[in-house]
Amino acid sequence: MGRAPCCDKANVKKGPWAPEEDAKLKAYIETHGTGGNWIALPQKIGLKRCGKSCRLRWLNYLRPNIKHGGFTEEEDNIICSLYISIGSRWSIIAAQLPGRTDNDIKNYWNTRLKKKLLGRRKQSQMNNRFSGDQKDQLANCGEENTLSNSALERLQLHMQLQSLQNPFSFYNNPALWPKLNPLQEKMLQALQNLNQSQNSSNPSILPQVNNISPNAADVQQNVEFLNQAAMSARIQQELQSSMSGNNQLNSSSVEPKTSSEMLEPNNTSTFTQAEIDNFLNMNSKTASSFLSSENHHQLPEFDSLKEMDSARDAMMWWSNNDIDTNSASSSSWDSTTLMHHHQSDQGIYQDYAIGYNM
DNA sequence: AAGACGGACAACCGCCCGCGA
DNA sequence: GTCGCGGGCGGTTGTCCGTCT
Repeated sequence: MGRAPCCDKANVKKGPWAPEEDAKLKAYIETHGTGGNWIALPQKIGLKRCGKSCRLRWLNYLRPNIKHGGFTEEEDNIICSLYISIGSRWSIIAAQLPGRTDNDIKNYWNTRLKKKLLGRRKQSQMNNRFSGDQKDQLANCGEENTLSNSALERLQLHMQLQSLQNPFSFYNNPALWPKLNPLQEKMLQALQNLNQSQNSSNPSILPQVNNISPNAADVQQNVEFLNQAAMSARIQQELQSSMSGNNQLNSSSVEPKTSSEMLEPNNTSTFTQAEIDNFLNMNSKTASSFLSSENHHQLPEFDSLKEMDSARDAMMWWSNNDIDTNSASSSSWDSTTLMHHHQSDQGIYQDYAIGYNM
């Protein structure tokens, strides 16, 4: 059974909005508001438009204080950083850029920013890796490389950007921070302490956690959330270690059993696929649980924590597109596979580091 | 000069989710 | 518990316009 359409498709106008339509919509919303019902709105004001179309027009174009075009370098960097962290969550990214709409940012990313990054990488790659003859040969490679190059390009972009900033880089870069209230500051502090504790001999995170919320029920929730954040960081660390080629990780799978084991710096274990799946599933639940908890109304600008979801997307993409099918039969998702891939592509990643300074 | 092409942006589509009946 | 509805979102398509051949 298909879903009923939101409006009578035959009787609604589509395509570009006329100035009169804009004027009608704007005038009505400015005086009456949306009335909480976009679907009914066009009938009220005599517009032959779908309610959703009206909503989009208002949000993306007519709303006051909307900026179009003219993205600054700072905005570019914020978009890139957030894209790294949370992927294509355009509405969340837009929330960090006052006056920008998700649609605008999405278009800007797809048409310019992405090309800007990839273009620089390609240029740099060509200059650094190949002689003139080799360049000619590459240029003549033609169609058969198109698909793999496209997939590789996505991987390169994703991994290079991730290698520049770990999942918590947003919190480590004050220039990118939204204004925070005291509770949010505490949360950030806890996350930073958490990262530090990974690299020190003291794995305990409870004192910081207790600072976050005095509520006992919330503490437990915070502990779970932060432990998962810690594991996220460790996974990231392993990815980065393997990218750097300096990792000493062994390929045997030693599962961290407790939060403190997960945080133990000497634990050089790798993660099984099942473990990662489980972790990523937990992330979604715990992050959203955390965000929907009592804390959430106090953390209106902390939506970026939903980014924990993106780790799953990234992993799914990895497992689907990058980890080759030869290793797919293995239940162990160890870093030696990554090592193999990254060693062969390391030059490309270095190129990215050069090209990313925007 | 005119058609082809590509980039930029606006708008649409369809899915998902939350909420209320 | 389920169903239907509206809102929100991300991906895709359509349209316009400038540039190239």
